[in-house]
Amino acid sequence: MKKNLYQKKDKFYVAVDCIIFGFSNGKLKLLVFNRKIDPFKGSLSLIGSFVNIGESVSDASKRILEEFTGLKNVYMKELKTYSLIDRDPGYRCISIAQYALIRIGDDTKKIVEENGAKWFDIDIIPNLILDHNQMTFDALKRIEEIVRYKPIGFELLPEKFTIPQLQKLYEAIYRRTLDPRNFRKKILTFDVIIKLDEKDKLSSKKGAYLYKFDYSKYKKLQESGYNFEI
Amino acid sequence: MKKNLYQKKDKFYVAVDCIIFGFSNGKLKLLVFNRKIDPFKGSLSLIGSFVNIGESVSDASKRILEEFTGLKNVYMKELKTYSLIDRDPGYRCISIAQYALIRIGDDTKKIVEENGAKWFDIDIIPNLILDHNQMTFDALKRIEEIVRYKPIGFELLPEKFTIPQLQKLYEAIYRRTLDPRNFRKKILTFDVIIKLDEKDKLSSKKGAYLYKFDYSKYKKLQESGYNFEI
DNA sequence: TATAATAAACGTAAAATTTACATTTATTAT
DNA sequence: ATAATAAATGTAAATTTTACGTTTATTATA
Repeated sequence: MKKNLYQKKDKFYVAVDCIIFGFSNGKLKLLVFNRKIDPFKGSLSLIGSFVNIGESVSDASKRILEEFTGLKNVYMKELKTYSLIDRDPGYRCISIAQYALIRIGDDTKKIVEENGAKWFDIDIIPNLILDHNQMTFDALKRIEEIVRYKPIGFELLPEKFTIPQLQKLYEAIYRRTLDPRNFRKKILTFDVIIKLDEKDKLSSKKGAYLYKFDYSKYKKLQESGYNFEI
Repeated sequence: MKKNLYQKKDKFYVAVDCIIFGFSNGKLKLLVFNRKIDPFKGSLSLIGSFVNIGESVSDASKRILEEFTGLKNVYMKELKTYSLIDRDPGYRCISIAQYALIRIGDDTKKIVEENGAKWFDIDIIPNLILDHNQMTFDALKRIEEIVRYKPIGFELLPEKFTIPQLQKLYEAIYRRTLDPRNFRKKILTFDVIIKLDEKDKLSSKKGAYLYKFDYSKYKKLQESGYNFEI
């Protein structure tokens, strides 16, 4: 009988789970994995791993994010701890959930596919194992909150992006449309994006100017308590 | 030799530490404890405890908060996890820090004293054990952030409070003075405080009207995404 | 009992920001 | 040359924020 194969309830296991968001085709996406190992083999889940006794939680998060996506230096923050005693039927395991924002690009696509992962539109997230749907819900709420006073949206866009692209991202997060004239004005008053001499012509004949994010200016404003609310 | 008395580094211990803030005499205060047991007996620290295998992190937080202050139903939120491998010389212990906002009153004073605790002005926090100073610093930063869009300040005031009192609290958190006329206007536009028919005459001859917080109105606004920024 | 002292309460005009809305522009495809 | 497309720009009205002075209720005192 397999029932008690994973009943390790005598001590704490510490895990991390990563709620990974991306943005493409004007939609906010969640990266979901098809588990290749037991328990829950074949089910859908976030990526996660036990934290090793010799590493910190944030090191563990970085480790597994790189393992599954090949990405380093990703925007990743702690969401919260999930610790209900029966949250995992196999282990007495607390999970410290982390949310990450990544730029979907050609490089990530390959690695993501290799790992049996798939991007899901955040409006149609499938059933995930354990409390992973709850984690996703909480992470989305957190992002909605934070995007109000930090321009984290940039983390989801390619290095070079257009203002209409940025607007679509904000619209996806806020779940409402924004006026393009007012959005442009507001973003430009923040004075943290730099206009480039190139245009992106994928979505219009006229083409839209590309911009890049000015991290140093952003940091200064951030430290002085600037708001960035759209 | 006592050296290895607490060297339990073979498995994870999970702890909670509570960063407890209060407000009195126009100053934001931190509750600091004098440890009565080893390790670190006699040193100053936040209150903390190991999480029992049979309880969740939030249950553990509530348990120790009540143990040390006698208070239930306190505003308490998870701050973040502290998990560096050498953060505690005795155990391989991760701590999930919680910050709490309490109303300093006659009831708390007694219990606080019994437990060898003391309120410290946040500008003159003494050396605490382990990473507790870091936790305090991080908690203060978090509160500064959150108070910008949630009226958590009310959690620190008595049930009945005056507008000038509320203003002093905001001034303590923001670390700057506010215009009393504009502050009053702004707070009243939120429409979440109810004017009572009583006055508080402790700080002026004229006396200031007492108000109470309207939780139900607040909740509704909160859910609709209202901002509450001062 | 009049007066001084004290902090609370109130109002308003100017400045800044936000909102709502329409037209022109650059480019490609026909 | 013309049509089609999305990007880019401007402005006036409404709202919010800011910066200020004066009046009010009460107590202590002269």
